[in-house]
Amino acid sequence: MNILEKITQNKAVFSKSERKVADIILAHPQTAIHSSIATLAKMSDVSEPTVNRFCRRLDTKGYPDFKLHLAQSLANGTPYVNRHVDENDGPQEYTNKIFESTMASLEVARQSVDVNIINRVVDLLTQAQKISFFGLGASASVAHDALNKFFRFNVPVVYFEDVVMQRMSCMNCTDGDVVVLFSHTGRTKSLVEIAQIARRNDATVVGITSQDSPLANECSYVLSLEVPEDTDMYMPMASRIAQLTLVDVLATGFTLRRGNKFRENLKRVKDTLRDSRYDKPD
Amino acid sequence: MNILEKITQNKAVFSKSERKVADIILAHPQTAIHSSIATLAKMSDVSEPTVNRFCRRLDTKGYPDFKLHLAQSLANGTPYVNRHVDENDGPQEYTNKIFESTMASLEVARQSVDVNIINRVVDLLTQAQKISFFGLGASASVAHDALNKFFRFNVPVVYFEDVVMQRMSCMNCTDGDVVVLFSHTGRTKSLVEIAQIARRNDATVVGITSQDSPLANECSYVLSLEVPEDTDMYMPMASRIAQLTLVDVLATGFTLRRGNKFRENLKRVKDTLRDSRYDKPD
DNA sequence: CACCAAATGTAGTAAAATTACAACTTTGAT
DNA sequence: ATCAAAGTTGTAATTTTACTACATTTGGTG
Repeated sequence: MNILEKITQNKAVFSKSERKVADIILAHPQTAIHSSIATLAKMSDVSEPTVNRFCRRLDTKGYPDFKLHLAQSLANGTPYVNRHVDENDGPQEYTNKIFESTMASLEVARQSVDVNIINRVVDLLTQAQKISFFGLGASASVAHDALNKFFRFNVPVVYFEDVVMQRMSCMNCTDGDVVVLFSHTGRTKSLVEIAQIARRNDATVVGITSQDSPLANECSYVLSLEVPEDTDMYMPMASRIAQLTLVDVLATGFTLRRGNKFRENLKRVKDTLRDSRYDKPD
Repeated sequence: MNILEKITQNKAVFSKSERKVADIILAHPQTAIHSSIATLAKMSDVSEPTVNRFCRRLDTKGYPDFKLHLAQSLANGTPYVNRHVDENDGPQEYTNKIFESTMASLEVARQSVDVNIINRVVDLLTQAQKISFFGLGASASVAHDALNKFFRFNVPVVYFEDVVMQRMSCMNCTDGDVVVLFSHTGRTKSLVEIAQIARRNDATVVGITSQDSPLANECSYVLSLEVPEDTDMYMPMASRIAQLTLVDVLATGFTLRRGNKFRENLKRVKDTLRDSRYDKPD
C-alpha cells in the first residue's frame, strides 16, 4: 500500500507535532528518504522521538523501516497491471498494454502455481516410458511447443492435433505412460474424454488447466494456473503464455533432474541444427 | 536504473567476497532490505566493511543508501531480472527464475519493438487477401498459434509445418498476399528460401526475427525482437514467448482496426465453441 | 484551579554504519 | 623462485543514527 496515501488518510488521527512531520514529508518526500531522523526532526521543528512515534503510528517498525516504505512508494514506474485495451488506443498504447498485461498475468501465475506438484510432475516425466502432449484450439500450439521441447530430450514423445488420433493414442497407453493435457477452461468435452480414456488405460494424466474444472477432476495431477484473461478480445492470450512458461519450467526441471551428462546431449542436439542454418558472422 | 540488474551486470567486476554479497542479495532481496549491515555480512560470510564497499561500488553512498535503491527496485515495475538457472536449484528456485526471466525478457522485448512497423504490419494484415504463417522448429508452434488467432477473424489463413507445402504455398502467392515468417535466429536456411520465393511472387513478407539476419534481409518488413536468451538450457524459451506476445499485439491491432461490428463477429465465433464445452456451473 | 491524560521533549543508551589501518593474497616482473 | 606492488579482506575504534526511559509541558475537565 502506498504510504503517502496512508499519511494523507491518517492525517486526522495525528497529533499536532506529528502533523508537522506529515506535512514536511508530503512536501519533500524525496528529501525525506535521504535524511536522517535528526535532520527530518529539525526540518519539521519537532524532536526526534516524535518522528519515531510518527513512523510507528503508520505501522512501521521505526524510522529506517518507514524510509524503506516511503522509498518504495516513491519508486517510479507503475507496477504491471492488467490494463484492458481500449477501442481508441493507438499502436503504442495497445502494444504496451498487451505486453504489460502479459507480464502481470505471468506474475499472478507464478504466485498461484504449486511447486510441489511441479516437482512431482517432473518426477513423473523423467520416469515416463512415453509422454503425450494434447491440447485443442489455442492450447494445441502449447502442446505443439511441448513436443518440440521434450523431443530434444530423446524420450518417446507423442503429439496429435487430431482428436481421433489423440483418442487412439490414449487407448494404447500403458502403465508407465504420462499424458499431459492443456486446456485453459478445462471444459472442452473431447479433452475430458481423452483424460478418461488415458486413465482407464493406466496412464498418469497431468492436467495443465483450471482448478475444479471437469478436466481437472479426471486428472491424476493438476497444475492449475490462475490467469486473469482479458475477455474483451474473445481470444485466449495470457493463459497460453502462462502455460508455455510452465512448459519451460517442466522442461528445465527435467534437464536438471537428468544431470550434467544429459545436458551435453542437449548441446549436441542443438549443434546438429547448425547445418540447417546460415553461419553467424563474427 | 534497476539495481538488481546492475548487480547482475557488474558481477564480473566484483571481487570474490563482494560476489558472495551479490549472490545473497540476489537470492533474498526482500530479506536484504530488512537486514542491518551486520546481519547481511554474516549471511554472506564476509565482514561488514566488505558489504559497505560492495554498496559503494554500485555508486551508492553507503549501506543505507543502497537499501533505499534496492527497495525502490523491488517496488518498481520491473523487479524482474534475467537470472540463469543453476544446477543446484530446487523446484521453487527454478520455477521462480524461469517466470522472472520470462517477464524480464518481455520487458526488454517491449522496449525494443518498433511501434511504427507494428502499425504498418497491422495495416497490411487487414488489407491482405491471404495471410500465411510459417515457422520451423520451436517457431512452428508460434505460427500455429497465429493461425489459431487469425482464423477467428474470418480471413483466409494458411499454415503448414511441412517445408515442401510451405514452398508450394508461397509459389502460388499473388499481389495482395502477406507471408509472416517466425524465426528467432533468422538463420534457418529453408525459411530464408521461403521468403525469397514469396517475394518473387509479389507477396509482402513480414519477418518476426532478429535484426540484420539473413532472413531479415529478405523481408519487406522486419519486426525485430531483442530477447536475451538463456543459452545454458540449449532451448529457445523466452524468444518464443516474446513472439507470441507480438502475435497477440498484431491480432489486437487487427481487431481494433476492423472496429466494433467485427468484434461482434468474434464474440459469435467464441460462442460457437460453447457447444464443445461442458457448461460452467454458477 | 487543581488534576489527569495526552503530547512532546531531553538526555542517555544501544545499535548501526563508517573509517583507518593492519594482515593477508594475488600478480607480475626480475 | 623471490620479492615488491597492488589489490583484497578483516579487526578494532570512531562516528553517526536511532531508540528508550523518563521528565516536562500542554490542554482539557470536574
